[in-house]
Amino acid sequence: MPNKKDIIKTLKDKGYRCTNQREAILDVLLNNENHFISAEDIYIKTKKYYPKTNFSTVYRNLEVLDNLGVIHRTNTDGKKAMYEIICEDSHHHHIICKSCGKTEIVDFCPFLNIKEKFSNDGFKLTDHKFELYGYCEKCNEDN
Amino acid sequence: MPNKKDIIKTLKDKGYRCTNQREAILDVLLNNENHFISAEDIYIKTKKYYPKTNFSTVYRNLEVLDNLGVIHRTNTDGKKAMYEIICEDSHHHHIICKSCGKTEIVDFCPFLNIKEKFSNDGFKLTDHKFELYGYCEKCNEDN
DNA sequence: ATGGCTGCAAACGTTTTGCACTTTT
DNA sequence: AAAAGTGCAAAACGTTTGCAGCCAT
Repeated sequence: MPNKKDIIKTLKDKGYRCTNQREAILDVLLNNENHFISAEDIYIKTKKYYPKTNFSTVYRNLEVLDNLGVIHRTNTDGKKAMYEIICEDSHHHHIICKSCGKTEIVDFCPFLNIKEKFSNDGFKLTDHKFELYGYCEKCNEDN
Repeated sequence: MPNKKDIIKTLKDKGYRCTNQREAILDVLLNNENHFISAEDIYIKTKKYYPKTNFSTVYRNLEVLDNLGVIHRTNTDGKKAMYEIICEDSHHHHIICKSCGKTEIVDFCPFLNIKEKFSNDGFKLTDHKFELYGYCEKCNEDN
């Protein structure tokens, strides 16, 4: 569980301010821990905390948070990006249902196995993406 | 190396036709084996084989090929999708340079380690994505 | 009071679509 | 001849941007 105060401190240390909109967006992300959420859903939920938040503001803040390493951005389906707050003490991956979009956590991380292997390959590794796709029990039954 | 004739047979078996455009797109993908290529680059290259090919046709065909499991589609950067022809006899993943986009093949596949583990978790696994990101030797030097 | 942040609306790049026509089977 | 596939242009979609005004520091 990432600490909200720590994140806000990180922001301030970097010269960023703590606006109502930014805090609301952060709250949405924190409440959605361990699950991907789209920019649009973040926008909708953020408006419940701070109704006059604008969609552009959401995108601008997601970029800031991504650059600071507070959130993780990915493209699971190829269309819209998905976001998730980063929990240093529980690095994980996802299994995603191709039918309903339901996700579950996968604790296994292949990066640990391969990290050293590539350290001397010219490439300097920084990130990795590991996602499993399939059909969840429910969607599997429906077909 | 996927066999062009086999792919065309698969297409025909499913009721798809073999048009000049479709064959040209397939040729581009086959010539680009083991590398991701964007829809736009496929379009540009396809026009060299069959000049009157339209961009919509490229997209429509990429969707057909993706649905048939002939190609693999991914979003490395979150903007445009990237495509690659699937080689059953050389399944692999990629390491991608975040600066210049250069890619290299990674033989290691984490899916093999995890496959059984999830077969009885309700989820029926079908696909997986494993991508490594970092900076290649050249881009690393430049910074 | 300064500089970061926001709302708005317009623009952007990628991808998809409707429709009339063409091509493969 | 029938059905799939295409070209074209327009629309859709997610996302980004310029700018004037606002707000946290």
